[in-house]
Amino acid sequence: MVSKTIPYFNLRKIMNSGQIFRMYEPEAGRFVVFSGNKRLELCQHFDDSEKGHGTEIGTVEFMCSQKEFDEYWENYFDLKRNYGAIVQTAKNHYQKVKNSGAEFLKKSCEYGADIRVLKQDIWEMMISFIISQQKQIPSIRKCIEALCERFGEKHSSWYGFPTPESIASAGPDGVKGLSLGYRERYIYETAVKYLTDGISDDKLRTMPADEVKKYLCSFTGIGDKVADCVALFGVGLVDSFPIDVHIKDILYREFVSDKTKNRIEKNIANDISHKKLLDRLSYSDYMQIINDNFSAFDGVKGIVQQWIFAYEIAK
DNA sequence: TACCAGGATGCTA
DNA sequence: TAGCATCATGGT
Repeated sequence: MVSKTIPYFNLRKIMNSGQIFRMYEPEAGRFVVFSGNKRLELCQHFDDSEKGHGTEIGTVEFMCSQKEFDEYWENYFDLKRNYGAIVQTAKNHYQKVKNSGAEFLKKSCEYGADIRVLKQDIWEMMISFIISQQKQIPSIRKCIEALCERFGEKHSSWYGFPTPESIASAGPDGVKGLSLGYRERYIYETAVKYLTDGISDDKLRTMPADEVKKYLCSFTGIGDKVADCVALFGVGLVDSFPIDVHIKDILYREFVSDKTKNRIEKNIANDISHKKLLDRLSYSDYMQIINDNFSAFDGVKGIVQQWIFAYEIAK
């Protein structure tokens, strides 16, 4: 067992932040995390009086050897990064900038500053976020567990994440019956291409960010959003900023001025639903809003993205 | 019943 | 290159 005192680290918020689908809290304060073919138990207990302020420091117990901690889990939980410095950047930012977006950012930081952005298995992120498209998070978890039960290596009481070999060798019909819908083809073809390319995680982690994203988008079933999730939660490219329906809603609602909103809404039919209005804006429109409002966080914008995403789905 | 979900693809103009 | 229909499935 490895016991650590870690600032900016809250397992329950990490579990509920939408970046990991195979993490559970079987009893209060005891967590189980799965990654690839690994499983880890952790314990973390907080004094509720401090709940939600993001800076409380508690003791975390990792139920693994020092060697396993050093070689995998420390990096997995991004424990070497100074999150306090990012929080300080945020504080400086919203003291200087006074608008709706800065106010939202302040609340997001207060909620999410103790969420670490995990560095998970890249292949697992590719398949998990291919499955995630047009699904709600509980449904995503179910599909992934079903996939693990069918193709993953069986351990005493749990299953590892399927290898690309196990999915590819089962053929194009091997993934049927798991409620994956039209994603079945994406998953099978991604497994085949992943094996054919034979590209290692280590190589992906040394490639420039734009090349990584371009490569990820060359898989059938991976577009801008999924590629950004894989880059952020798997490759460790923490400047990536996935734009999903929640982020679109936040960016438009909190970071676009009323004047610009009026101009946009005047140019679009006024009987259109809010969701369709958000879809009328292009990917580069949203990138522009991000560049205009998050430049203070250049290099770590993805961590701030997690704050606002987690805050939005939790509030 | 109609609409939505941590979207991507393929066709059309 | 932009706009649009379509793609399964489960949940509300």
